Amino acid sequence: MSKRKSGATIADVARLAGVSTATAGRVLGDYGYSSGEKREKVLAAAKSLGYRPNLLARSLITGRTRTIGVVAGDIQSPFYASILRGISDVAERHGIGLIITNSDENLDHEVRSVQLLLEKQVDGMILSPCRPDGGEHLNSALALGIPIVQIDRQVTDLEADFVGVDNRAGAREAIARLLHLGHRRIGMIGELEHPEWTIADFVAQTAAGHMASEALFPSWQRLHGYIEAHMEAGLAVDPLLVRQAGSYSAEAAERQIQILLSAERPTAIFTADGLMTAGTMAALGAARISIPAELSIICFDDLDWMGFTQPGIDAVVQPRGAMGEAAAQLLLDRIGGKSEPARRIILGTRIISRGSVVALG
Amino acid sequence: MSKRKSGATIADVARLAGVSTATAGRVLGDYGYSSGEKREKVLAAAKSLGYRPNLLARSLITGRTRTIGVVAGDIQSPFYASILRGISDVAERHGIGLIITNSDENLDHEVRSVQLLLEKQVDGMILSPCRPDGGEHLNSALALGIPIVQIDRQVTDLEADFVGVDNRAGAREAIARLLHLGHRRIGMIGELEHPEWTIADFVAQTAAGHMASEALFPSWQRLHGYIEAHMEAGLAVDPLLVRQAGSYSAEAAERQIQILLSAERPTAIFTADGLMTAGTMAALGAARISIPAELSIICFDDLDWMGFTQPGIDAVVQPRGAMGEAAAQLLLDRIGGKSEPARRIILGTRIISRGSVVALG
DNA sequence: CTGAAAGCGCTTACAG
DNA sequence: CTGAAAGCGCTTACAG
Repeated sequence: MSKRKSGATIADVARLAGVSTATAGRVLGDYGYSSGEKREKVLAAAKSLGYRPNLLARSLITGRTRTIGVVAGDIQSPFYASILRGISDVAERHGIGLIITNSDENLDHEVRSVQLLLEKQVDGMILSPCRPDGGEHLNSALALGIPIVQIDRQVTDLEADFVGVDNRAGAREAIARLLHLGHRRIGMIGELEHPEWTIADFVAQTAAGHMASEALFPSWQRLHGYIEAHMEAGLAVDPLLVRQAGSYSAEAAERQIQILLSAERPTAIFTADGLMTAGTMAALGAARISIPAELSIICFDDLDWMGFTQPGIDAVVQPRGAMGEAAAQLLLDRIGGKSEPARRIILGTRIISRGSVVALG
Repeated sequence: MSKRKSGATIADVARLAGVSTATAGRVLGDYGYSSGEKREKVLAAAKSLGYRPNLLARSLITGRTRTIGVVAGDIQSPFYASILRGISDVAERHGIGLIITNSDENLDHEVRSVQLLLEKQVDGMILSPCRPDGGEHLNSALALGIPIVQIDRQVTDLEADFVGVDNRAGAREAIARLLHLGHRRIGMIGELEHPEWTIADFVAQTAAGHMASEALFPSWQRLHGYIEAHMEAGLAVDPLLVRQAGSYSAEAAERQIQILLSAERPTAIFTADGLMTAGTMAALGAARISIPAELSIICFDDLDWMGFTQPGIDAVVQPRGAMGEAAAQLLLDRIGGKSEPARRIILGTRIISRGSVVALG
């Protein structure tokens, strides 16, 4: 374990410049007063010694690290990668460092990540919580005065800012299009995991007007949009057409789509996120089902390859980069001292048509 | 600027436990000796106060932060996202934090990123240098005792570890396949930017056996493989078939492919990286060129959607996650004190066939 | 095994 | 405007 060669310190610079460490610090740290003369000397000394500040020492005193932490589900997925890029752009612009971790959608991992970020003394955190309940670790971070911004998903009753998209409206619009084109059997595949209810429960309760969807996780809000579109068209929802992958897994989605294709086949499919889309495309390819002749498809979340396939794939576009930027901006505001009540920023979606959806018959 | 509520410190714990801060530190930091009795007391006190160590303070003393920095080209690209995931997995396993920045393939950004990482006192860095020359910032980091591992690309003559893939062999194999199937006009698109030579120069020099490619950037090594395959087949290379995008830009690639298609058309195309592939697919789609009937295609770097398209797209697979893991492991070894000469780890590639390459009719 | 003291590299009141 | 001194929260020799 070779200990690092320590570079020049403020004391070294002060000695060479013939001033006190306080003065050297004021010049180098750009705080407090300093006369032009001493200033020059200090700067020259610093340059000749190749002085580089040790931000750790500064942070220990100021109590702020100018570092924020991010807990993503999986940095490798295009969804989180784009969000991270948005966060990173804002952070970089402000000279803020970024520590990134993955939760892999596992609460234990998430708790450990938050713990690590706290010990590293981040000034704030952005995370996509993996469960709507069990936010004690987040509450205790907030109690410590560390602001949190939630992205895409939110913990029920957590007093923390949130940035997401209008999942319900996006899905409703996508399904309304399909219905308008004559589709009546529209399959849907989503994560759709919940400790308290099944898909059939949810469909029944929603149709009866008993579900409030503001705090639901995205796949449920998208299902809500799916149901709403049917209701607006005066059509009943067949719960068997709505498939639950149970996790963010393309393989699980593929299996569910195979089930969907084996029975009385739908004429269109709506996928609730990128991984569901991947699993669906794999299943359709394997079954040699031709799009859109045999099946129309529209997907939530636009992925780069959707413009390459023949035909292109229709998608509900989420502004992923903007989500990350908004979350970072919200967090910087909090770190800067803003103390208003938790804010919720809901960004809009838009649909892009590329030819994977056609009128029935 | 609300200063964070400071949590319990070692002094608080020591006071409550009725021991010295030294003893409390030894128990909580798990270093030095401590009797069972005091140990219990300290642990109990820490628990009741909700003590969380301040890693900044520890790092200031030990000189190590247990944090590594990464300078990626663009965390949003699947290439870097996968590499980052590999790095992250290893780091997490060792309880090491990860600070991530983007260079956007811009030397100024890269220099600034390295500067930030150094000030944040990372124990080491992994980066994909954006230029083969101009590595002063990297040399000065090394001089400070901060180990660096280069990934995918390397600076000429920098005494730092490197992890990459066998670009030359991968490309040679891909091109050899095409040649074997009767293709004679094989287009290639790559970044292929170099301050000192043009593509025609490179082709001529390489054919004459005058190029050493160990230190070249990937697109040139891939071109080297392209040339080699032709040489092995006793065929001349037409430099006009090799197109230079000039930057990692899908749009630039798209324009070059349009040029390639407008003249005497090649029967196959080899793309040198994911962005080149994206641009190429866009150009082919717009020109309504059917794969593989009118044109065969094989791409360096396997992307998730290549299995979804009809037909699937043949690719040279790089073990991106493994590259990241290897780089992280190399770096951890260096941080742990290994001082042997710089190592070069070159991982193999393999080709996956999906139907986008056919024999020339 | 334990404690008193010094110190990591900075910033921050406080006098002057 | 400048300097001497204290201190951020830890760890590290050094006595005992």
